[in-house]
Amino acid sequence: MYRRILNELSGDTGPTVSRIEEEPANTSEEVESPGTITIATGNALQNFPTTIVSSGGTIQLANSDSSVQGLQTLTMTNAGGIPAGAIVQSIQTQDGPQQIFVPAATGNLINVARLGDVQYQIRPATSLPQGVVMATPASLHTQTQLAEEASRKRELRLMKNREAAKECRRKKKEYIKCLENRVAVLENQNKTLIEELKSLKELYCHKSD
DNA sequence: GGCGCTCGCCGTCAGGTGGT
DNA sequence: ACCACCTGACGGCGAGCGCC
Repeated sequence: MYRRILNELSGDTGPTVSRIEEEPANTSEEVESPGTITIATGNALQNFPTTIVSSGGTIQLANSDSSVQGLQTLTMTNAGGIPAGAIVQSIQTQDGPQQIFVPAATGNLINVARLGDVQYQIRPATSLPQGVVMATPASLHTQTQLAEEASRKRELRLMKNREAAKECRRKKKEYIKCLENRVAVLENQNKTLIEELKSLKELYCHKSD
């Protein structure tokens, strides 16, 4: 917009007004390491690349999408000896509260997290599991790839928008500077015309006398 | 020095717009 | 309809400044 307006301005002004020149991925990788829980999700979390990082008695939810509100830190109250199926903490996702159970030796897994050899599961906090689905290695892989792809796309979009915003601000500044120049030119012209009018008036008055 | 205020810059989001 | 791009709006952050 600024470019168009500025170029229109440039079209009818003198050399004081310049034209705006025509213009000439950071990816978030899933880190597999000891102490890292990778969440493989079958529902809400799958759209939001998520890793859960464990440090001591704490599980951290590292999510690249800020739209996922809720707990960022899950505190394990009994990290040393949590009974199978015990609820560690609830987390909030777009689909509502989720609960993390540890460890999950057996049972029907809806969402699965892994910390080393220990497998964790996440299920909706409300009532019993519905539509229980076994998480297979293949589906986990696909979901991880999807999450990575979504993360890459988001990072790319943010990066492009970042650059676009910089460019937009640059053009806006240039546009404002151009307007200021134009104001100065018009003020000068106005002053000159007023002087010219004054002298013509005087000339006319003398002639009419 | 600490505090509050203002200003400029930046990243992000949301909505509009034009091209395909 | 979808996509890429542009831009206004918003909030965060640091620097500079005056006041106490």
